[in-house]
Amino acid sequence: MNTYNVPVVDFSLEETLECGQCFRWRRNKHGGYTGIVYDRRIELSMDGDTLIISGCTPEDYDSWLAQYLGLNQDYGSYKLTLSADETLKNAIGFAPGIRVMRQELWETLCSFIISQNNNIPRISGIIDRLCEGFGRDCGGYYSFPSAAALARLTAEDLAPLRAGFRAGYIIDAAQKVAAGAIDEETIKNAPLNEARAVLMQIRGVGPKVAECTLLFGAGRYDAFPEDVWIKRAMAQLFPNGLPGYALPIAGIAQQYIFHYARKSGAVK
DNA sequence: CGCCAGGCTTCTA
DNA sequence: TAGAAGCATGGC
Repeated sequence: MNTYNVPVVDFSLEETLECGQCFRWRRNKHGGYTGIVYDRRIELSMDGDTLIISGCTPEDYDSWLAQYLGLNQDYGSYKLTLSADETLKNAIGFAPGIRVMRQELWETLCSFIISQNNNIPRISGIIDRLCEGFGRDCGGYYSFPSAAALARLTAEDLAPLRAGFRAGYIIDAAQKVAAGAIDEETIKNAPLNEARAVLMQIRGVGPKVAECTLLFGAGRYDAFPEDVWIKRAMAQLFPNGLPGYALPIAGIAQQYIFHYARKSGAVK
């Protein structure tokens, strides 16, 4: 398989792909990662500050993979802004290679519906079974099934996923998305509360799933998912909320805080 | 066995 | 309109 190199900064594969924002990347024995993006199987590894890519062309990197990995964004600038606050600076220093990804909207929505009241290994397992059972065979691996494909099914059809009560939520989401009831333009560009309200028409989508979808699947850096970890971290580290200058990129701050809260031991 | 997991819906007062 | 129970499944 052909590979090519891209110089990168402010980027770590492990910190980006294993910080809970995506569920279809697996570490291989050499420290690289394999994942499915759209209908492609991509392999990534790092050598110093060089990202080594196979599975798509340099043109593909420019047109979609860089955006997918968040590598089209200027994190030097984001970090400089956020580091004006000492606590944020510490959180960034703990995992300076995190980038907020930009995944497909439908996949992100569906994945975070599955994530509710669940743990990451089981979320990944359910998504694997969803893709293998209902996605398109791309030659030994499977794409994420389209909303239209799932909209034709019932919750009982999804029983092999063992997704529990979430199966009905997946079907409701698929039917609404396939019917065009979830307006992408509003999600991407309307004020945050309007964008959130569109997604929350779906059964099983509350504030947390909506914000994750906006942040990881729609490039809405102003979205700020609040799960149990973030609530705990905010109460302890930012009792008065984030500083105002951080709010337009609150979602980026959120990823640093989330990772810091879970992994550093500084947040009880 | 009981508790918990990147919550949400439904029921209750 | 707030607060708690119930929800499927699986790991510990």
